[in-house]
Amino acid sequence: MHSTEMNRWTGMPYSVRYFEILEKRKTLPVWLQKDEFLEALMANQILILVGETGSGKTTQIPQFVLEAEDLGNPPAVACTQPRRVAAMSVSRRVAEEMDVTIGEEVGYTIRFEDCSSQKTVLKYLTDGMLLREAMADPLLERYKVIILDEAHERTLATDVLFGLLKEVLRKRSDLKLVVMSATLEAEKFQDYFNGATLMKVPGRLHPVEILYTSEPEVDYLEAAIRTVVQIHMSEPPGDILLFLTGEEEIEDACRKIRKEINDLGDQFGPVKAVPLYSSLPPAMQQKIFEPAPAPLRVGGLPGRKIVVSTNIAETSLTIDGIVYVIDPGFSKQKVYNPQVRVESLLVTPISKASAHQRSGRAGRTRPGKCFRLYTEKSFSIDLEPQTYPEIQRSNLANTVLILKKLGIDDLVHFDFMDPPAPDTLIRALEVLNYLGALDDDGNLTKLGEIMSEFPLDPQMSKMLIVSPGFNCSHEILTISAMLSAPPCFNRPKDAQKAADDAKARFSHIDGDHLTLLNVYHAYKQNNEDTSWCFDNFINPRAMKTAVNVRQQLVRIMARLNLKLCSPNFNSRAYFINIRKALLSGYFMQVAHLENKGDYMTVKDNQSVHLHPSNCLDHTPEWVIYNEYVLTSRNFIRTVTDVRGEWLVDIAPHYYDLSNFPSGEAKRVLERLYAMRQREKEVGKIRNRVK
DNA sequence: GAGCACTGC
Repeated sequence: MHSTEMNRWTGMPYSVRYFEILEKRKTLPVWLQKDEFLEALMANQILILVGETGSGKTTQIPQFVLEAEDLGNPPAVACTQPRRVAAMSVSRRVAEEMDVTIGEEVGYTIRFEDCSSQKTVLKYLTDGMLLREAMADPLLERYKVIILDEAHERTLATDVLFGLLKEVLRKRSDLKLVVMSATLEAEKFQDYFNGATLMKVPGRLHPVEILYTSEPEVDYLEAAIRTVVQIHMSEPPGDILLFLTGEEEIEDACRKIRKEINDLGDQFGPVKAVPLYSSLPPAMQQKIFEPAPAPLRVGGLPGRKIVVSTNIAETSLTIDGIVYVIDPGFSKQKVYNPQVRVESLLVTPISKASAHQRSGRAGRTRPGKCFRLYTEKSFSIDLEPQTYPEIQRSNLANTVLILKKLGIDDLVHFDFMDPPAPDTLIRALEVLNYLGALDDDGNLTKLGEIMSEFPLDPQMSKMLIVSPGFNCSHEILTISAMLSAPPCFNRPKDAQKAADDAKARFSHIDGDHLTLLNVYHAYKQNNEDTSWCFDNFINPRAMKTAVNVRQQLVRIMARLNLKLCSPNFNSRAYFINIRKALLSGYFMQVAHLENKGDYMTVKDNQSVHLHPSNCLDHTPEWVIYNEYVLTSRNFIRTVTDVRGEWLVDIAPHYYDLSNFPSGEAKRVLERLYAMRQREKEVGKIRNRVK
């Protein structure tokens, strides 16, 4: 028996700090419903809990679950988060609240860090990580209660977990599921989970007044800047958050805001316009937390901070002190076109749910205002209620591989909350079949099973797995890591020439993949030195990521007994082997140089251009490409020279001419096949003569 | 001769 003053988890007396935090915890809205929650948890296998920001659900509900008595011993509770930082910071907070050491009773697991142990009874982890765990342990037997938090965000991993857990719950009556979400789709969740019990928790936000424009705006950027200036001139003190769509637009807007407010003269307070987007260096991102500037003179008007941000401020980052939100109603969103197998980013109107989330950012510290730069009518008629879930906007090759590995054979009848387009599923199955991950009946092959172990796209896993056969797994590991990291070349607007010159020093004439290999080697040779990075216009964050990813991939290769090897650097075949290995994974991403001088993607027959960032000094007849980007033109980016003969040698099943659209590429391939045929015949005759 | 919303394994 523990006394009430003893910590149940450590057997130690509680610290003073514990009681201090406890008093604060008790003021959170969710505490009023603690008993109600525990009763509902006892009585149901599935529980939906909806609550707005500030209810305290993410930190408190998992602790309430630990108090439930029928959890078994030791109780094992998992709580998912869509983002790593959230998993980390929330678990740290909860460990403090429970008066235990992080990594012991309370821990977290994210891609590059497992901070948990045998003792861990409550673990926060990313949704993608729980999905990985499910691949090794399909019934998730180590857990008694699983909490899916931020379910309304509908990440790919959360959507897959929905369907998976629904099946697991049928097989495991001892497992419980709590789905936590913002309010808007509560009934939809309830229906999906067979009418599960729904509990609502109030949030704790200050009221936000919503203002619409009376007429539609023609130019949202101009309107946004005008609104910033108006707020600054006529509204009481308080910081401004403006949502725009991307880096360039944001930097441009910051310059214009600074200029316009400067032009107003000094009868208004000073402003600090700060950009915010994910590729911004962390030191620059920190600026959003700096206070607004001080008045220009004693007794003068107070200054104002104006944060101009992408959607990152909608979910991932919260900034206190924001009183005014300006929402032009757009964001960049990923869309997938299964016909040409291309994911691209498009500036798209946001959803009502997203508009609601944005306006909420104005009411975190005190009552605020949200200026929507569209009409009220447009809000109610034009905006979709919800953003389409990611599963309906993505290439699903990797997801289908995971589902197959999880033992889900019949994808068409898998219980998706929102099923992906049939075309997308068919495309994914086709790609996996061409790669040899699925047989012709759609069953996972041994190769497919190995591929599923890698946290990579199937094309990349395939090239890694076959790379020992080309004696170059070290090099393919490096290239895979570099392709998985953010772009490594910096090209600041004020130093473009210098940046291009620096990049040219890494160039390999056979292509960008080999250039990436050169950069990585140079980075290692210079001891991963950050100042070397700056001197060479290399992004040090990208390089650190690449090193991390590479280490993880090396561990997986070793675990799977895949050989780590390098060809002799001085051999003529060194780069040829690497290029052949690349092609073994990416034979579906090849373009052919046409007589007109432009490129045509093989089989899909899309007219494309080499992206100007490429490092080739010639236009090869055949190239493999890593990315297809739709911007001002159709570009293929990160390209490497390959030989036509390799196509027919390495991927004859894909370059099957009986099933090939006619055109220049087909005529060239016909000649290559004929050549190979003649070689075979000559070989036979020689053998006979012998 | 150009531009990368945001995550995640």
